[in-house]
Amino acid sequence: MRVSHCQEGVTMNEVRVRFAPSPTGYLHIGGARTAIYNWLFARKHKGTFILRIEDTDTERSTSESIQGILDGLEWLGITWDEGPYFQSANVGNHRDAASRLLESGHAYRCFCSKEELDAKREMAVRKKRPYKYDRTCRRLDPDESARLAAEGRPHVIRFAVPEGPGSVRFSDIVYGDMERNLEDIEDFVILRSDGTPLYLLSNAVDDIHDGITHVIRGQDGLANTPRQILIYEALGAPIPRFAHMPLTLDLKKQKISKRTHGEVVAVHFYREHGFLPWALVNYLVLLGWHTSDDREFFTRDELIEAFSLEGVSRANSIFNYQPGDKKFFTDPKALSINAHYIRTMPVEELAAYVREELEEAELWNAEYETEKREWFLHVIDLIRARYHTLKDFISHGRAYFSEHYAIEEKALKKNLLRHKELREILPRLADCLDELESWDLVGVEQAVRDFIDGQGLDSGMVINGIRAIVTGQSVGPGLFDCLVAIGREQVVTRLRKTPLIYPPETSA
RNA sequence: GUCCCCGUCGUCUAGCCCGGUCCAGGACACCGGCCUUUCACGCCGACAACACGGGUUCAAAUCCCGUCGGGGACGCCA
Repeated sequence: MRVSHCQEGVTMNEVRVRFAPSPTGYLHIGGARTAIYNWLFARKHKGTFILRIEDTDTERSTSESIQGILDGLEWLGITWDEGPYFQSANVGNHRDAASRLLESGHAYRCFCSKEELDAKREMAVRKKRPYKYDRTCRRLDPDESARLAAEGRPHVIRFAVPEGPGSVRFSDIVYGDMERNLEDIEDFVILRSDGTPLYLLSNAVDDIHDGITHVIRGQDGLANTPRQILIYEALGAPIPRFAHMPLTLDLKKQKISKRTHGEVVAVHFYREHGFLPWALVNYLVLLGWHTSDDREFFTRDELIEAFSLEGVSRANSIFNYQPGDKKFFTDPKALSINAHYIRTMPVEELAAYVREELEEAELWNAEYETEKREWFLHVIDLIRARYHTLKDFISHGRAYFSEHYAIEEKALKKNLLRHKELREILPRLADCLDELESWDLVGVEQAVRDFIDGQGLDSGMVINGIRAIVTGQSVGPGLFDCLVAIGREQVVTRLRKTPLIYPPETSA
């Protein structure tokens, strides 16, 4: 529950923020949201957004992942001003920092073996006592410590957490005043025995190096913050402001991950399923953040203007995705936002996305950019209202762009097969339309209605039958609009082929 | 287990700091209606929540305490 807000405290001249993913997989929606928040904060305060790849976990980091993250951000339109920097390039800095801490007495060598520590930890767990390193090596005489090191005895470097009472305090922009007792913090390792730095150290050193003023990251970093503040202090560096973002969980309140959720949590999945990048950004930004005026749709500039870290919720939010849902392949809200943009954005803009889909499906016609441009825009505008994703243009909307379209099962059964007489009627209507003087809305509608009335036919049956055979769908825009858009030649041809869809044995 | 965080409709959330205007508002989803010889859009309407228990108060979603529930952090991972 929100009790108090604190000031964002933007007092430094320049805001510098960063998104620092570790490249151990594709960009997922949780990471993307963190990136978006950082990006918005930077843009809002005319600051600098830095991309830093934390690739020091060489076991798991891959170049495919790095590329995937870059592609994902680019697709979303999240542009960075500096980087990508690579943490692995700064290992020297991290070691230097560890040496400085050692020299200044803020850190010490620890010769305890992993086995010894594991045993102590296990013992503590068994006794149900909280485990904390017992500081054995902290009490080692400095000369003795140096001697052992010179001898080549393997050791790690531990940070010497100040002893005695006292606490580390900081004010998180989202979570408010935080305090952690020093006695609850163990002397954590900052450098491995092989001389490589650990995350807590390298992350802080890099942030200092990059001049980060605001650390905006997931809430899982909240518990790390006191230890990192200790590092900043020991290094004599200014402490940045921290803002932790609530996590995104699934319906079972589990943290979302590739392992358990698969592709739906990957940014590229949305790209491949017909999402407009901005719609995804809009959905993601609303997952844990809201304006107080209930606005839900924003242009880029409006979002930047409206965004504030203070509107970020403290409660974890849930990605409302039901595996196996027949109707919604992802969070319904995400789909509705996507549909909203599809039907409301400027047609010219939408056209560029539709073009990509058509190209991919090999349905693109270069004339759609030239002499058929008007027609193309008109068709998109005509059919977009009922579409939820860009893919709908090449599935439900296929008949507008190709002669090779399937007749949807429902349309086939209900609107065609059930009425055998259409087999004879529709080709006759084709002849009638073929002779029409002009091919426009009024003329076509008049011709069809005259045809129906003249033969005393059921208009619903005929109209639905035409729709089914000509568009392959049982639903769609007003029929006459469809016919005019599809064109006389195609309509006539399609109507004449009606008999082909009836099984031969039913022929009279 | 220890430390920390969180808890308003199914979901995202407004309201909470500065108690009354909240028998709790919006959006998505769901259901019904209007529109449409289709479906969608649009419009109208319905359903639906202050985790629980104690206090404080004339009055509590809002303040205090406790309980329960959920999450995170406790590595020579990042």
